[in-house]
Parts: sequence; structure tokens; C-alpha cells
Amino acid sequence: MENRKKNFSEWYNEIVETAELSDKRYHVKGMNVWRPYGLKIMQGIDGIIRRLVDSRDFDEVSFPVPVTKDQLMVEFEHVKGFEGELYWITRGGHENLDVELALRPTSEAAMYPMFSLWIRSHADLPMKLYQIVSVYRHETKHTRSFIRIREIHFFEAHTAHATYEDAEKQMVQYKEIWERLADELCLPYITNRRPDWDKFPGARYTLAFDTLLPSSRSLQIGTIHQYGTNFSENYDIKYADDDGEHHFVSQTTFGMSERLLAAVIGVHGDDKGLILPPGIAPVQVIIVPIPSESEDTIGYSRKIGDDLLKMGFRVRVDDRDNYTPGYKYNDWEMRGVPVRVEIGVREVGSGNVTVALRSKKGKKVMSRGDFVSGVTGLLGEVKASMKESADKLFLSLLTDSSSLDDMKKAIGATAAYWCGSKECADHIEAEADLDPLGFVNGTEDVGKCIVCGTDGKKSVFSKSY
RNA sequence: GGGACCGUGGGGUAGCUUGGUAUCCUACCAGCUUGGGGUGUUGGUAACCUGAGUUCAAAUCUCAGCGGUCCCA
Repeated sequence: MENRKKNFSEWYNEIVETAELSDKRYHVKGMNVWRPYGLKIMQGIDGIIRRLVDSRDFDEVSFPVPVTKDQLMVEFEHVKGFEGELYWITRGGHENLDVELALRPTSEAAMYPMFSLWIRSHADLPMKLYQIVSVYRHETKHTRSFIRIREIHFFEAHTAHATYEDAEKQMVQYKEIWERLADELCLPYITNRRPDWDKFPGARYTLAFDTLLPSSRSLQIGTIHQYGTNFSENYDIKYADDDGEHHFVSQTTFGMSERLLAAVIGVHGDDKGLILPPGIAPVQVIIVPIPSESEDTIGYSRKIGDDLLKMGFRVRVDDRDNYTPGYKYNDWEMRGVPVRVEIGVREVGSGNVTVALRSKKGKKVMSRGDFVSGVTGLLGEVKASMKESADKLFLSLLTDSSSLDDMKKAIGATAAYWCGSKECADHIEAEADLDPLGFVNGTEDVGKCIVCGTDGKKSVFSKSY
């Protein structure tokens, strides 16, 4: 296996392939095949997201893939932001279509004409919907598994509210949802308010959640957008208030993709392979019996496996006959399984188990009973140590700069005061080869712009994916 | 947006300069062996990205297409 820190790109490609997450040999560029193990992990992530939004009164929907040119054109800024990367359906059978259809690059143009029909009065608000579907973007840059692809596995939440203030409250709830998701995935992040030229096309403003990979580039793994009435005015989404007066709704969106998986791979993995957060690991506990003539190690293993299964854990007994225990240890470590149990003659004889945690060094011997009742604790231990090392990595990649010189020397991302102007951002880009991720959100940390010296706010700059 | 490199069994590769017989590792299948950190062994299956051109003859040379990788903006 390649070295993750020295050679991140190659390490990343290798692990995506050897852990059987995705196969990029599919014959359409930038559209990769989800393999079973990768899909299971992604579905684990989706499952957490579903639980989080369902419990906050969101409802899941599913809209069609094609949108008409007309509906796309409704919001000028929006269509302009995507026009360079649209896929078009121009033919049906042998006939050219009268109305050309685009594959949705995101679903505003699909959903909002329907919102206009569905929303009549204040009683219909707030409306909180989401879908987890494929969206399509003809990326012109270099595609990369899970990071830049042309068919995107996309979560998008769309809400409509009576007032801008209500929509702002929704933005706060998004942040709370995000915080919980990031905790489950053990991902450190910073929240940045994107510069105007980099916000979502059509949004009033965009807050992005950025993490940092060992390649010292930042990765945007979630965004929330305040639309205000920008879209509702164009798509004519109105409600009647108490007095029968009509108003445009204020809208928000929340978007995420398989970049979450990319972040999990890159942030947590090591030179042995993946390390998966227990909440999304397809296999949480792997039991490896060591065959023996004198003791029934496989039977003993299966009994423990059944106990854990009944308790609701995702557990497997690796009774494959054609591999040695050592091979299996390496194999499951590569796949990122959080807890491994080894059972041989010694364990069966003494009623114990030997336990190894993927995120920590060493093994420990426990009694069978202590182990079974303590699995939740062990998984928690893995999660805690994953967060600890992820935070450590994150901090090592995020420095403070008080001069352009500091920025030039910075490895990874660096924070500095910035006035927000394009001119100063361009200057930084030219000098230090770093792009602005935006103002750090939620802090009132102010100072003089590192370039022009006028009033600025704490901002983060980095190379990004 | 610009540049560079590369497509050989499932994966990784040698061969290409100087045109002629395709190498090794790994994986896979069958058997025996082994089993507490990637067992050993015997046998077997399996490849020159696509198309056109040059040539008696193309993995090798030329052109185009498709795909991949890296770097810079």
C-alpha cells in the first residue's frame, strides 16, 4: 500500500480499488460503478443523514432526472452557473425533441415549478423536503473517485418559509444537523462563508463545510444556502398570509454528496487501508477463528457472533477455509473494520477473547462475557480515538498567517484577516497559490487585511479540490 | 483553461529505441499442505484500448478517437 502522507493521490486511488469501493473502469468517463462494499458504506452515511432530517420534520421525495430548458432558464444567475456543464437530451428514438431536456445538475428547476403549485397558504409552511438522487455535471476538470465525478450521488434538502427570519432559523438547524453528522463520521471541519463570486448560483449567501485532507488540500463536503426570495420570485412561489395577502416564500437548501465518503477515506485511513467510523462500518465486529484440531474455535466464534447479532451489531465470522488468520487480519484491517476478535485454542480454553481495535495499537484479552456486554464501549473507544487523530491531523494542516510570507510557507490551509475583495484574493492567489474559502463563520474575529491593510475578517485560504 | 506522461491477462509490470517467439509478480480455478500477523507447493485459465495507415509482417512506427494519471492556472 502506498504511503498516505507522501503520496496521497496514489494511496487514495489504491485504497478505492483494493477495498472494492468503486470501479472507475466503467466506459463512461467520470461515471463510476459503486461496488457492494463502497455502496454499503455510502448507504450507512445516507442512513445517518435520513435519521437526522426525518426527525426534524423533513419528508423525502423523488423528482425526475430531466428538466426542460425553459425551467432551467427561469433564474438567470442559476442557469449561468451551470450552463457549461449540462448534459442535454436532444433526441427521443429517431426524432429530435421539440423541447430539449437537461439532466438535472441540481434540482431547483425540477422542484420549484411544483413548489409553486403545492404552496398556497401559510398553513403549507414551512415546507421541508429532501431527496437522495443522482445529479449530473459534465465536469471538464480531472475526475477523481468520489471527489469530482460526473454522476453525483447527491443529498439535497429544500425548504420554503414564510419569512426570511424563518429561513435563517432553518440555516441554524442545518448547522446543528451538520455538526451531528460530522461527529458520527469523526470529521473535523471549518465553516466558511463563501465569497460572493464563489457562492451557489442564485443564492443570497453560501456557508460551506470544509475539511482538510493529508494532501494538504481542502475538500468542500457540505454546503447550506440562503436563497431568500431569489428563486421564489422567479418561480412564482407564493403563499397567502392571515390577511389573504400574497408573499414570496424564503428558501434554503442543504447539499452533500459522496465527497463525505472521500473525506472519511482520506482523513481516517492509514497505510494499512481504511479506518471506518463504527456508525457507518458495514462490518463493525469481525471474528477470526484460528482453526485447531483440539478445540472447536469456529463453533465458539459463531456463538459469540450470534450473541452480537441479536444485540443489533453488524458482525461477521470469517470462517473462510482457504486463508490463514494473518491474511484475514490484514484483509479486514484494509477494509477498516473497527473491532477484530481473535479466537483460538487459548481463548476457547479460558473462556476469553482477544480484541484488537483498528484505530489503536495492540491487542487485549477480555473474558467472553465482558466483551459481549462491552462492545458498545469498544466501538465508542474506536470513535473517540478516530476523532482524536483526525483533529490532530486537521490542526497540523491549519495554521495562522500574519503576513503574505507566512502564507507562502503554509502547508495546508491557513487563516488570515482579509477584506473580502477580489483584488486581494487574486493577489494572495498569485503570491501564495491559495484560494479563499471565505470568512470563518460564526466568529467576530476582525483585523487588518493581510494584503491591503483595510478592515478585514478572519478567513481561510487553501488549495482545494 | 494550459502542459506533460501513460494505455500489454482481473490488478501491477517487462518487451517498444533497432518491427518477426509476449516476461515476471499478484489475483483467480483444482489438488495437497498450512493455520496465533499477508503458508508452501504442483498443475491450470487468462492480455497487447479502438479505428485507420505504413509494411511480407505492428504491442513496437504514423494519424485520429476513447480512456487513465500527474502538474500548473
